Amino acid sequence: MRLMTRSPGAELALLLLGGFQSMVDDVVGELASRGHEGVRASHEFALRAIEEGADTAAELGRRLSVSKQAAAKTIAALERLGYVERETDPSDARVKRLRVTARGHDMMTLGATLFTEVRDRWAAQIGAEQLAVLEAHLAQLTKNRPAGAESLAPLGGDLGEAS
Amino acid sequence: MRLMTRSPGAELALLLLGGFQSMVDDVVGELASRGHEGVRASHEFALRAIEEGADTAAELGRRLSVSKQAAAKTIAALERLGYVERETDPSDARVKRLRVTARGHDMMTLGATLFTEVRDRWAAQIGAEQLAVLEAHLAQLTKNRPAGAESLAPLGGDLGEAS
DNA sequence: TCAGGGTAGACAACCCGGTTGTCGACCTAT
DNA sequence: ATAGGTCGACAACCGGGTTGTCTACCCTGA
Repeated sequence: MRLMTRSPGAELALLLLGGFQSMVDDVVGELASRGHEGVRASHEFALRAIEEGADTAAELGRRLSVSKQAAAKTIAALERLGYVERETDPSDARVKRLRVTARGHDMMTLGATLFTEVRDRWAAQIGAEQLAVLEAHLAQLTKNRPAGAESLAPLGGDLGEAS
Repeated sequence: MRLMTRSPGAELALLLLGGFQSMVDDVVGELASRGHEGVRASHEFALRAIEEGADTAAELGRRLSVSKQAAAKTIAALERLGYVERETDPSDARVKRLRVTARGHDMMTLGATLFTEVRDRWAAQIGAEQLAVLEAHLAQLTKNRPAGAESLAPLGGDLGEAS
């Protein structure tokens, strides 16, 4: 008679979180073992946002809905890891324009592939249609929430490093 | 033609994270507006673990698979918020036994209710059977992963506070 | 009996990713 | 020319985690 304090709702939340972490841990671990040590899931997403046009710190902050200072820290990390370069804009001396490096593109495409591989494994496990249904439901359930689905992922990271 | 860098796998990860955050933000916000300001999702889960028998810092750390120091910090927060009390064990002077207070029980049951209300809304949205299927699939997809599904949730918190 | 080894908890320093606030530099519009 | 808004840098802080060190305490076995 100890359990059962567990609410089905909390279970569900844990399930969702677990699913996310599972994917991220897998991808980050694989990334690390393929020449991209030190990369976090958030780097993945931030880099993609940059590539898609958020090429200044302030803009990146807006896209990810975090402060520009937070974005600047992320950019510093990306720069340190060699994924982006910064150069001052000739036409506006305030902004430092961001450019994704070749290595950055490598990481992005590899990351995308790895994420999709995990998804494919899941599809194999429960069936492609079932996975599609699951995604559709999730999309429906989260579509009407305040903030965009762009919020960064402050999770995952250290796992999978056990060499 | 700018998108499409987006991999379906990454989309899925974001969907899962979004679902989790959506639930947590909702619950934490509601909790705050009902006399439990300052509580984080992790407090919820930690408190439940304590109630279910993890009544010392070290044990709580083990249950949540974090260091005992991390557990001690969480406990300090719970104590400050009035959700647990600590007293030295009469039969073992090393341990500080944890006890969930009345207010703690309040918060736990309210939290469980709120989580389940969110889940009920979801059930209403996509159908109870569909939700059950979704949960079953998620459980299946995450069941064979290394660490237990007990890892704390370092997320959510500040939302819903806009008064 | 008492010496070791293991465990509980306290404390400190640190990391990481976020926050707010301040600042100087820079554009731009009036 | 100046006022207001934006950009990026810097500093301080917070929350939640880490490692490492330390003392107090229990327990067991020689």
